[in-house]
Amino acid sequence: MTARSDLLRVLEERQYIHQATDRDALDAKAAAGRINGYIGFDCTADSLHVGSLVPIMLLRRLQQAGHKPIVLVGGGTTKIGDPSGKDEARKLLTDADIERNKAGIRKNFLPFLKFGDGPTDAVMVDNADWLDKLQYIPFLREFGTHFSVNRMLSMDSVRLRLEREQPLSFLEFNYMVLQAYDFLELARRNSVSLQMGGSDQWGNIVTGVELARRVDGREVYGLTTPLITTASGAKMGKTASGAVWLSADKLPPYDYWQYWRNTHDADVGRFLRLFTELPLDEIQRLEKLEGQELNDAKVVLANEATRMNHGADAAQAAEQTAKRTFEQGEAGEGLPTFTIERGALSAGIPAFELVFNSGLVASKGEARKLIRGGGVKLNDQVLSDEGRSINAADLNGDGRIKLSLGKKRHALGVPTT
RNA sequence: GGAGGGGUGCCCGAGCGGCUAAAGGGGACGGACUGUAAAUCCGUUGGCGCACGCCUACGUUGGUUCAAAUCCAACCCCCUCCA
Repeated sequence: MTARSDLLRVLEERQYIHQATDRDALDAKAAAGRINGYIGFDCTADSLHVGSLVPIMLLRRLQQAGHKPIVLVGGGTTKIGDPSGKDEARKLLTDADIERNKAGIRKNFLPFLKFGDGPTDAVMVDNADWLDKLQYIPFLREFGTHFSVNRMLSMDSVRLRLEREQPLSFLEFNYMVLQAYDFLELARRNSVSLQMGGSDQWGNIVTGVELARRVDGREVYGLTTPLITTASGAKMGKTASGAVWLSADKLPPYDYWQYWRNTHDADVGRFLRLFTELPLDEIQRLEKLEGQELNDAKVVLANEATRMNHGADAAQAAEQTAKRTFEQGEAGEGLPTFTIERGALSAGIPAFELVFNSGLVASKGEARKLIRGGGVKLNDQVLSDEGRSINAADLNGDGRIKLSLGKKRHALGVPTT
């Protein structure tokens, strides 16, 4: 059935939806007027990464469709730890950690949502505001009867853990209960009628939908997104050098751009739909490109994704840097730099040590091994001798030294003045 | 509380007195091939100015021994069954 609401139409066209609790009723409600929808984010790090981008985009599209997005930061639930999709309990964070993380995460949303006091402006709430105040016995008496342990044991987040004979503490077992309660609380406080999240949140969301119905007789809805994996099966957002953070402090825009530029062929179309706002016919054109030309589509994807998060200037700069580095073999301005001591340079620095100092590798041994394996270039010439002395004569025309590790990772050595 | 099983490198997993910085696989990284893909093949995968040397490492702490991831003791943690 075709969607009547703009919201469902866009989400379905762009393949954001995995499951929904009552799709037609939700569609009707969204068509009839403004709805308030929320997604919860746990404060487990001081920035979100690309793995959270689908939920973020979901809130953005919600807002664009004329509804009100509510960002729930889990200052309270983070103290419990969500067992969904994990084999082990997360290390418990201190309150100070959580506060710091919360502050970082707030900033991640600013480029994607318009915050304010207007009817469709985004707002941010923290579940610590109500969870911290809960009293055990009153809470149990009021809500405990609405949760069936039999049911909870059958939820994937719990069942999978048990089936794999992995430990599950009572603390974690309660996560679902609290998240369900969040939904009820937000329905009461903020007139929220929709909770969204990743597919691993389905059990938690449904539990909340049921709680709201049982306790308040409210009809609220849940919607999940498919788990986005890359064509090679990996979860999104992790690379060798770590997570693909949204925060520019933790990952330079150039690296963010590169992450998108390196999208697998098979993922280009899907990612363009999910992570850019290009019109669908344009996306269809781009994803049909083949061979070398598909790289152009990847550049578009990288530009759009970077622009949305870091701004147009950053996106353009990253593209320029990449163009110089890869297409013209030059040293683009946006590459990471490291300093070389002028004095040490005139004395001569062993090659492996320079590579280590560049920050491209974690140890001198690794630098040696890479040089032996032919994986390091100095000013675009393969370095063959790990012990070769590098001195001022190796500075290029710009008075710098360009080191390359493999084809993709480069750094510029700048002598101290 | 009782009985049994288990804790090994990024992950899985073998080893069960010296030949073990620890098989094998996965992942990751580098090379070849290419399109800054994919697939495939090759190499690397604890640190140290590094080919034979030293240091650190097999849950923790002690012990036995010329020698321990491997044996012993205590402790911590996990799993299963029983109470």
